[in-house]
Amino acid sequence: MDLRSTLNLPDANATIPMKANLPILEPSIFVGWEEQQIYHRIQQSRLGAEAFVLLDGPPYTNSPIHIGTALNKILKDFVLKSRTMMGYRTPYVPGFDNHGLPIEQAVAKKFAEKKITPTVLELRKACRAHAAEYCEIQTKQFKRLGVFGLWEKPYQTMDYRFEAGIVRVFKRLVAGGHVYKGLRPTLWSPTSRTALAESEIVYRDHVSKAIYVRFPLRTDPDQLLTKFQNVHTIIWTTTPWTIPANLAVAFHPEMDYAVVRVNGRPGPAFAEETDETATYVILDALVEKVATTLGWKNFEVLEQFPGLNLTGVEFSHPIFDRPSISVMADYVTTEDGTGVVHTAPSHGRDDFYTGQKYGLPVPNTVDERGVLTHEAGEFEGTFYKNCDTVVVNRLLEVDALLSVKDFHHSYPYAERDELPVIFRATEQWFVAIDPMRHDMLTAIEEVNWVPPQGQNRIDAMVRHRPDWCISRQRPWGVGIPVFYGAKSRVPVLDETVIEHVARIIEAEGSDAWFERSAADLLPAGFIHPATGETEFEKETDVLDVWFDSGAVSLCVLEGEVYPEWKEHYPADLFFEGSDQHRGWFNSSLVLGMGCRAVAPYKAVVTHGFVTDGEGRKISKRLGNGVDPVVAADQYGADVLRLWVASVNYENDAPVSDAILKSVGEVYRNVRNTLRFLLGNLGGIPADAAVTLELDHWVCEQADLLVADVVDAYARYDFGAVTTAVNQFCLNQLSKFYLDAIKDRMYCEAQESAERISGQAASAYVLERLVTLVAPILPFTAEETWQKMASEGVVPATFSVHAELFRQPSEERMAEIEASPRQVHFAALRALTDEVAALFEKWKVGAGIKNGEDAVVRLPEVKQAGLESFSIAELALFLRFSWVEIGGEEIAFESSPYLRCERSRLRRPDVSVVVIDGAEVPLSARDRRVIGV
RNA sequence: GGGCUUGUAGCUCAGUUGGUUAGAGCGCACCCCUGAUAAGGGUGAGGUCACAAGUUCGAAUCUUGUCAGGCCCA
Repeated sequence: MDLRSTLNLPDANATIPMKANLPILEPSIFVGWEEQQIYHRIQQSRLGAEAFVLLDGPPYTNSPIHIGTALNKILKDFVLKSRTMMGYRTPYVPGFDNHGLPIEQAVAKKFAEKKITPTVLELRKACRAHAAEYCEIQTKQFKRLGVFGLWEKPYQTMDYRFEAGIVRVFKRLVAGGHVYKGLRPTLWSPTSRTALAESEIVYRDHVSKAIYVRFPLRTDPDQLLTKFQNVHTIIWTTTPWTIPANLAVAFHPEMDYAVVRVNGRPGPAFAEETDETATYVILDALVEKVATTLGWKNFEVLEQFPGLNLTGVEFSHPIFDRPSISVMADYVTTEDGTGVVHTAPSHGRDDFYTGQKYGLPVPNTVDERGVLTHEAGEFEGTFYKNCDTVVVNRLLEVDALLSVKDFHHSYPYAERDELPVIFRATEQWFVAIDPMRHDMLTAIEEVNWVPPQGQNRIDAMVRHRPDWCISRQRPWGVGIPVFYGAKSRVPVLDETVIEHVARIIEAEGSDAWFERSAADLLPAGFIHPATGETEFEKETDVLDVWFDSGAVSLCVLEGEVYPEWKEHYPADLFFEGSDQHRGWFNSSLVLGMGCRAVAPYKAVVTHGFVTDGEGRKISKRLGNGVDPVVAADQYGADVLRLWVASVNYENDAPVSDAILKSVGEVYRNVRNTLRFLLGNLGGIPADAAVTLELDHWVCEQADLLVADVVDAYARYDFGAVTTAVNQFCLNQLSKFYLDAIKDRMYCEAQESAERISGQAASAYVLERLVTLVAPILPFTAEETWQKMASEGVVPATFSVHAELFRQPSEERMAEIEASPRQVHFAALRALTDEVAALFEKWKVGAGIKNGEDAVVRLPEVKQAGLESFSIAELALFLRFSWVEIGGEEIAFESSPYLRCERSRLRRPDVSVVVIDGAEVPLSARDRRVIGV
């Protein structure tokens, strides 16, 4: 007789295959999702439910996605899928950031390769095409990773209506009085007369005139220096042409400065010695060096004090009769010069911000050709480079020049024409931060920052950020909708005018700003409200791309751009990399506060960066990155997602081939557990009920797991989710429960109460497990769910992702809390571990390899708490054929009983029966089941 | 150089307010099973908790410094 055929072995056809073959499986599941418009159906299934709004931070569309983008998107997808299964409606409008320099440069490069010089409009069209191409590619890639969303109507910052939305956000800022025009230094090419971006600059060896210039003391409120004779400070600079723009001298607040008395010095012509006695304030650490450079022979340090003491002191500009105030700056170094830094807010980034801090003006001393203007006084009309002699000679005349030398250093050149550039003050549009700063800081406190350190970070950023310069002198962006009187150059900042422009852009895109004339963009017959002019010119600057993305919360959630995007404002959650404290969190906050006086988010979760297996940053140069789509096609998107779930995203997330391989092992453990559970459910009756203690226990365990895991999802702790699920599959199921029920699942009669109880419990557990893993393993969960449905384990539904987590009620949790099973089985698990370890030692000497060939004897004390289990049950739990109670300690012996041919167990009730003429040892249960 | 941050077994991570012998999964070694089988099970080896000093009866945990990463600035 073929005993094997009388068993109820797992049915490989009734469950998912062991080998997932995810790279093939996932695309086929994806096709099903696409066909039934999964995102929409899920949203429909939650109509009327409370909304959970995650606002997508847009990836930049100049390349395919990289592993960091994938990490971010997958984390967001975990949030959305898990919130859906908690019962929320979870609208998700994915977005793309389209404007900006990197795209422009990529496109410019293509033109350059073809030796074409595009017009602004040609360039813009090419940029748009380039961005569109990568929107499409990235969309495909995100979908491949299993991310659900409104992919057919994402927001794109270059979408005509979105561009109009950006313009309208600008309008609201204007209305609120937040926008002003000011000056700011930019890298400027005098030869091509344009502003340049940092990335258009190369550094070349360059010879400059380095000069030491002294500034006489002017006012000294604390009488710190007045007791000395002929007091000056000395600055060093390599740009003589910026001297006319000098407004301050910077000291380091913490470093020590020396008051040096110098007797005699080389005279103005550096030839003869003079007998002048002068006192100089310079950095203490540089006194020797300066003395050597300036040829001091007789000098003495009289006093030292930290730079901070010089607060409030003013020196005099060496040429003009005006003060050069002392300012404190921490970028002062001990490397070159005197430790006192010449500060011209028009001609350096540091200088500018320091100037802002001290309320200094930004004189426009150099025009677009590089020629000094009337604001440079007597130097008006001088080409900046000629200042090397003109200004230097004048300094000599006024006896302020202490030294002049050629100086070799690296200096910024324009990449385009390989000619030097200068920092020059140019007119720019700004959003004023100061009036909002206090409210922004208050709003930050109201937001839930996860992890909490994020709050420190954004607080510091907002506290110290200067006004936001929103002008960019670039072609690829949304034009700033401002007109100037053609003659007066007085700007028109008018809401009606901006709205008029917005309507045009809505229909024609922001190209219209570049295509149409000013007259064609203004309302008919428009008259300058301030000057009465009727001729106008357009602003040529575009908005900073951070303005585009900062406007996203308003453009998307308010539903003015597309009504189907409308959701409550502020969003419930922003979830981005920690670099966005400076970026998107900041720009969104400014625009949110500026337009609605409210932060655009209730909570902000941040994640770290992806590193390689050694924790090093990923760089193109090292080639240590992992391509997310390649990884998905090799290991499976579910494995990549499981990697995301298993790292602690609050820190940096290491990834490598080896790491993904080990994640693959965890995946297989979960998958096989699902597979085995489902494989045992063949023929499960619709009214299957749990009746046995062990089965009740495992259901309780499953409920505890659900409560735990849902809580972890709610805290965005996906690592805890993964650990809990993995441990449960391994420790509770594979190592114990599934092993313990095998005997009855295989050997009992198909319709026996014991077997059906096991099936009922397995189904209960499976249903919970598959829903819990669905957010992280969407493909595998869907595959399993649909198989469950086709096997009649669950009712057929369109997707597991529309299901709810099977959360236990409070009553159920209380019942489990009080359940004696929890105590009994905890005792049992401790006992199985103890017995297994002892058996391992015993079997070596006994020549027995398998617990099935042995009997274990347990002292009565060891049975404490386990009295409710029969001997046969105990034996199965302990993985032995038989158990005896008695003796002083745990002991083993070779089993004296016959081995049942069917159940493979050696038990006292095994006896030999004759079947078809053959002698077969069978246990009482097995004889009963097969009816012999 | 500054702000924020990280460093616990080969790898990924836990480690509650300082309190027994620092845990888990993966990997590794040995063994079992061959009725979850390109699966499953058992046992075990692996850690000066980056390093150094300090506070404390007691430190992975608190303080300071050093080293090495990461993000953002300069």
